[in-house]
Amino acid sequence: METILIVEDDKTIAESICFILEKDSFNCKWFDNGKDALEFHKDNEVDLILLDVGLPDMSGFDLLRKVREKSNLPVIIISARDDESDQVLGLEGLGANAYVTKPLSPRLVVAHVRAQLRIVKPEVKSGDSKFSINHAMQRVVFLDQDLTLTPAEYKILSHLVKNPNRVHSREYLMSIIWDRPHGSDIKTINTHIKSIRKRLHELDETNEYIETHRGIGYSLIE
Amino acid sequence: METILIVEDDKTIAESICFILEKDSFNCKWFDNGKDALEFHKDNEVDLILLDVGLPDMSGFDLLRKVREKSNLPVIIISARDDESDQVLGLEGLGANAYVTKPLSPRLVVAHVRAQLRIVKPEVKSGDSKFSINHAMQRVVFLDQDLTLTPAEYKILSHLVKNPNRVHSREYLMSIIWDRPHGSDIKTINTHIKSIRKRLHELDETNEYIETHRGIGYSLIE
DNA sequence: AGTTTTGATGAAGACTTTATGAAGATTCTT
DNA sequence: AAGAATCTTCATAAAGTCTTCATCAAAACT
Repeated sequence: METILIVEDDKTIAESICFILEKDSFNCKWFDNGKDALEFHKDNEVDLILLDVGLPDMSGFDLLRKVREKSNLPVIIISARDDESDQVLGLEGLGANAYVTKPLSPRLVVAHVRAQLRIVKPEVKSGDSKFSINHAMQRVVFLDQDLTLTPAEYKILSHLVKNPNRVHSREYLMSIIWDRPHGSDIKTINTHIKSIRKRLHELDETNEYIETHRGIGYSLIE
Repeated sequence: METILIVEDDKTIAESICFILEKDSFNCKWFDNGKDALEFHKDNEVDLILLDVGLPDMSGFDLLRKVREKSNLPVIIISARDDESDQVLGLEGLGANAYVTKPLSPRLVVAHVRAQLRIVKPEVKSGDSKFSINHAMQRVVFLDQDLTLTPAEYKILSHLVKNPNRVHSREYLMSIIWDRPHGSDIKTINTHIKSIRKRLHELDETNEYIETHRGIGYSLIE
């Protein structure tokens, strides 16, 4: 599931965007200032940022600048003013990918988000993967066999299968397990990975499908 | 030079966009209908399409559909109407990448064009670099092979790859490795460079990619 | 040439992160 | 409420990484 970071000081707007994005099966995270959002972005996997440039303390622009220093993560600007120079500054100077003006149309926002994610993450057709997901049955299929997984294991593994060949931080994998914030030890994920690996090994001893990325997290190799 | 295809029935608008894009050193081609534009697109290399959805014969939508059948060429929609359903249809249904509404601000159009080209053609710098970065896997790719790097090595090398042909001081490279101040010996960096060089040598013995700048630091030669 | 400075190298050990197995806590089921 | 399954924590082992150090080689300076 894609994680969208929303940086918006108006709670009502943020909530309405969250609501519609989550209905569209995106994972949302809301911050009312750039600093906290940046903090979150540093430690978590984020797929797209929706950024209101009209934050009281200008921290939105700082956020965009910082993000652009190391990645080309798609950033959609939310702008209250129709002033052209603002738009051009955001887009051109700082490398935003698109922008929408207030009043926002939720559907249009979702459309923009989809459009951007389609560009950056072109569909990876997993033709020959040894994994597939039986979503209706809440099962992961490995080598044509259903895996017996606990709920947490299913959540983790199905996410890895949906997003293979890419590192997922422990923090992010934790956030997948819980709906709400939960003060658990981050190392819990190690134990879940351990049991997933054990189950995979029962069906295929030869390979190591889940790779450890020291200091970061794990990835599934196709 | 990038070639931009403009599909717009209003000659004045088309010319003003052309004018400003060409001033920005883009190569422009204007057609007043989708059919001719498609014809041109088939036989020529086009980098981006600026498309007015308000063409009299609806051929713009056809064009977008045809283009999307085989490529994810960035397409920016120009829309006269502020009608949301149109926008969403264009963006969502047919996979447009962005859209702008009339009356057009030429500078905004250019900004959008630049933003799109930056996304779809990310850092194809000179195309012949032997290095690239697989950010999703936190890996540096060298000669089409993934390098196995430790966290510190990844941080250093990826930074060098992102900023090649330029000297980086040891102090700076150190600051990249640590989040917090750390009272380590500056010579630690020598050892990290040593192991990076070793890994590069395993794949290519002939060349020296990392150059030492006595008294200062290191640089990566492309 | 000889001296001094700076970098390269290999290896040792300190340190950090992850794996593992088992026990305790929690949740779910019956 | 008891029992089973699951999740989390903990202690320890194992693996991997970073830093330091001693020594050698190269470059710069006198």
